[in-house]
Amino acid sequence: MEYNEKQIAIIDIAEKLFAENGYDATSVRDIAHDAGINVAMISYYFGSKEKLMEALFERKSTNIRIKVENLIQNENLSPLQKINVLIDDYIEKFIAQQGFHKIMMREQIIEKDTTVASIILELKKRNLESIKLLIQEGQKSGSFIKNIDVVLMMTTMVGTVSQMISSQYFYREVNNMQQMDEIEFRKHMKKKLSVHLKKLFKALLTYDSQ
Amino acid sequence: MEYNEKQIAIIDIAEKLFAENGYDATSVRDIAHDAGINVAMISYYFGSKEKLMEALFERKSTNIRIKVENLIQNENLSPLQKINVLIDDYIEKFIAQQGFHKIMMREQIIEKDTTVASIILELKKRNLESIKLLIQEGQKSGSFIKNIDVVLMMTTMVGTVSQMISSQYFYREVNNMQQMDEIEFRKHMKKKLSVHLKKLFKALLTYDSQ
DNA sequence: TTAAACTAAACAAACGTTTAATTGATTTTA
DNA sequence: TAAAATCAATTAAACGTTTGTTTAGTTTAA
Repeated sequence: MEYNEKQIAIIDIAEKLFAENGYDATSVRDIAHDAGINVAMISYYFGSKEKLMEALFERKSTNIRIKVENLIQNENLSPLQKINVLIDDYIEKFIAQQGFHKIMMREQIIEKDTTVASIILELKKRNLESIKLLIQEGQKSGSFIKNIDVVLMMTTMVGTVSQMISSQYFYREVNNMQQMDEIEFRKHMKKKLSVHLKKLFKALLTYDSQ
Repeated sequence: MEYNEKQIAIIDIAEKLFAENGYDATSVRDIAHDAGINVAMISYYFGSKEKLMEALFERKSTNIRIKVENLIQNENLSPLQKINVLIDDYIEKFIAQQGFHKIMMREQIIEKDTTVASIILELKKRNLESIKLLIQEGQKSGSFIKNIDVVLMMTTMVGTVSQMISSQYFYREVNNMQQMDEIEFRKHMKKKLSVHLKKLFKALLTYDSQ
């Protein structure tokens, strides 16, 4: 589906409000007000509030796909180095698009068979397959151990970053970082998560640690 | 606050519905219907929907506190063994009370200063302090390395288990476990998470892995 | 002139909450 | 001991808002 500038603006406002307050706690009037348009325009452009949500997912979910095609072809990096690039790529995308990820986190918890739920499921399957390719490559070359639960490994990566984002305030407080500006704090989080996850993944993938 | 049987029944029904559909998507009429009572009884007993939520948190949040007092005194276990007991204890509590944890996960994402938010914050601080005690003990005895980011370690534990719970359906599907009954599946998750997290924590805490 | 963009207003339904009346059991009074 | 009083528990109905959506009309630009 193609959207014009006005529609994209509405989607972006909706993303912001859904992320902050949740889908159900955000009214179409809230969205219309913040977008500076008439309430009727949302039905006019998208059909319904739910279809606006679906449009939001159609548009934004492609931005957060993990891409490994270039990585696999790259012959200058070791398997572990490739995994490390993937980790950084994932952290970068998650933090840059935390709003959309917050919406996704909430939708994941609900057990309903919605269009949005199936989009999330497809995204997860796709990401899993991408990572499996990298892992298998490392296993063939003998760099990685044979017994790797990729799903569980993904769960830790996604879970750790998700949890870090949704408990940012707590993290700032216990580390006395309340005054730090947003940009610097994001840098800090990225670095911390990067080192942390790389250490964990190395323990899960390689022979080095027993 | 003390609650009678009827009130407890209402809280339990509310917990179930909030977990399944979210707070905003659950109406007081839904709760009243499932509890087999009149809508007015919710205002009568709790004052409002929001205060029912607060009552729910007051009652259930104490059940999921991590307790380390007995562990610290125990002289038969090594520091790492104590951490492993703590991991299993956390997994057990999370899976047994997934409904309440789902509600907590959703509330954590919202950035509002509510009563519920402060209860969650207190719970996290308390759990963090408990774990810090165990870690420090291991560091003093020389079993654990000096440089440990306890918050980040907690983030991985909480995040991994949360993510596992909220993507149960996905996990079942990619592992061809759709037919497995709930009890067996929970056992499976517990075991998998237990082995996985213990491996990760060992890598973060001990000298064994480089 | 025509079609898309946009508006104010109205729509019915659902929302959380309150009201006022009724029930049912326990306690007090005669 | 029987009648009266008391009080919490419960109900159906109504309250005023807010909800997502639609309508019917107006503006704008090609």
